[in-house]
This record gives sequence, C-alpha cells and structure tokens, in this order.
Amino acid sequence: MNETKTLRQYLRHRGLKVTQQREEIAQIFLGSKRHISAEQLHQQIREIYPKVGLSTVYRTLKLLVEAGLASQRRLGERITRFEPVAGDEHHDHFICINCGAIIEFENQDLEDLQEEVAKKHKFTILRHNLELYGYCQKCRRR
Amino acid sequence: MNETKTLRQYLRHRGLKVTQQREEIAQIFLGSKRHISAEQLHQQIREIYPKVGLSTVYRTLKLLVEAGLASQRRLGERITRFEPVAGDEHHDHFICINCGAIIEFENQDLEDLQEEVAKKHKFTILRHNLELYGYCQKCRRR
DNA sequence: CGAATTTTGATTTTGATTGTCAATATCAAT
DNA sequence: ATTGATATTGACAATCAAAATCAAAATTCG
Repeated sequence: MNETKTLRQYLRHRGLKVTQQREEIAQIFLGSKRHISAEQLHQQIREIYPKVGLSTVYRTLKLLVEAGLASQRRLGERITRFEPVAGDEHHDHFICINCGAIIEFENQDLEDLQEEVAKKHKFTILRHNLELYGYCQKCRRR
Repeated sequence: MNETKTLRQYLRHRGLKVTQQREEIAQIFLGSKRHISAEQLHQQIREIYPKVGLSTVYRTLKLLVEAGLASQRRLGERITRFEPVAGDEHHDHFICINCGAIIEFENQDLEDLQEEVAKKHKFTILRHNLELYGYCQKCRRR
C-alpha cells in the first residue's frame, strides 16, 4: 500500500516517529468505508488491535489530515453561530484560516448550479451551507 | 419591527406562549451583528435584561430558526467525521435531514464557479465544505 | 380571578474532543 | 545490540458547548 509509505515519509520529514499504533490506525482507516468518526474507527481498530487507545486514534487522525491522507468534515468552528435572516437572499461564507475573518458573499449562479446538481440526484434542497476556507486579502501574503 | 410580529404569529400558531424573555431575546438578536453565538447573545442580553438565562437563549434561538427568523450555521452533525483521501478529486455532500443519509457528488463546474467568486473577492481558497441539506429520493414523499 | 399548561433559569448531565503524565517505544549514535 | 535523548502511548481527568432536569414562576383562556 502506497499510502502507508506516504505516512512514513511525512512522519520522518517532521521528525516524528513511525510507531506501531500509527501504522495500525492508518491501515484500518485507509481501508475503511467513508465518513467514519474517531470513535467508530476506534471500535474497528479494537477488534484487531485491542490495546490502542482513543486518544491515539484522535491524534493519529490529525496526523493523517496533515499528511493529506484524510479529509476532515467540520473544519475549524466548534461552536454554532446564528444570524438574523434579513431578507430572503442566502449568502455563503469565506472563512480566513489565518485571522478568522468571515466574509459573506452571494452568487446566484452558484445557487442555481446547486439546484441543478440536486435535480440530477433527485435530492430536494431545503437549505445549504457553503464554507470556503483559505486566506483573505490581508492574510494572503506570507 | 415586523419580525417581532412574525415571532408572535409563529408562537400562537404552534400553541406556544408569548413570553417576555422570548420577546427580549428576539429583539436583541434581530438587532445584533451577524454570526453571533448563543453565549455571545446571552452576554448582550444580560446587559439589558440581567435575569435571562442561557438555557432560554438556546431554546429561543431554536424557535427563531424554526420561525424562519434566524439561520443557523453548523446544521445537523455534531461530530467530526473523517474520510480517506482517495485521489485528488474533491466531493461535496447531500445530507438527508430525514434519514441522515450522506450522498456524495462531484461537480467540476461548481468548483470552478467557487474559484471565480473567490478571485472576485481576492480570497485564496485552500479547501471547502459544501453541504446541501434536504430530502433524499426515498424521503421526498411526505 | 384561577386552573391548566407552558416556560423559566439554576443546575446538572451529556458527549465529543483535548490535556496530563508516568510508563513505554522509537531512533540515531555509539 | 545497547544506550540515551526524545517522542509517544493510554488511562484518566478536564473542557466546553449544548441538552436535560425540575421546582418555581409566568401565561393563557374560560
């Protein structure tokens, strides 16, 4: 498996250690079905490697994300925010991962395109959430 | 303020009571800046109505969302899920609010359009998260 | 008003995630 | 292979937002 190598490379590159647990967790995770939570993964791992702790699963998942081998839904934000609904127009958000700024924008084409895709999949959209993470104008330079 | 009426209507319609706290919370919330958290709102409310409890703020925000007067970022999902990154292709998600199914899809036009909008706002996208909430094919009928 | 019902708010509980720390494992240099 | 410096582990505790609890208070409507 090539991804195991990627992980090892990443670890060495950062001066981190290639441990048995990290390899076990990566192995199970990479072969797992999609959208798995840390705890689900922990369950699965325990069936084969009963000694691996939940904390280590969390820590290793973080490493996998950093190594580009995992993607994480629910980025940043850990609390729920609310906003008054002014008119009827919906807006989406840029979120700067450097300074935390939230920039709103609207784009009807984007909304239309979403509806089109939904129709293709026979899905009825009631609401949506689009978050674009990156650097705002100010934080672009580094 | 018209929105206050909307809330009253909504409450009566559901056989709920129009209470002082609900009106106070709605008043402050509707006049507040965007992206406020339950706790931030609670602080603001306390400055004027010191007796309102945090629980009531949470409960009232829920009602405001149901009444269509507030929108809530970070819908559904309360846990973080991870998935292996197979290739380089990104995908987005439909999430059924009835059965919880997560349906993946890819659409390059959507990605391109996002990039275009970002360019307009001088924002550099590193990653994004698009969640379309609604009913899947099975749950459409009701 | 007064009874029936809902709501409130102080507090506790929940549940996911992160922090702590002594014991253990890894790795580079002997 | 052994050592020593350093990183990691796993059990457990701590955090933190959000939900649940429940007796006291407020609201509604006849």
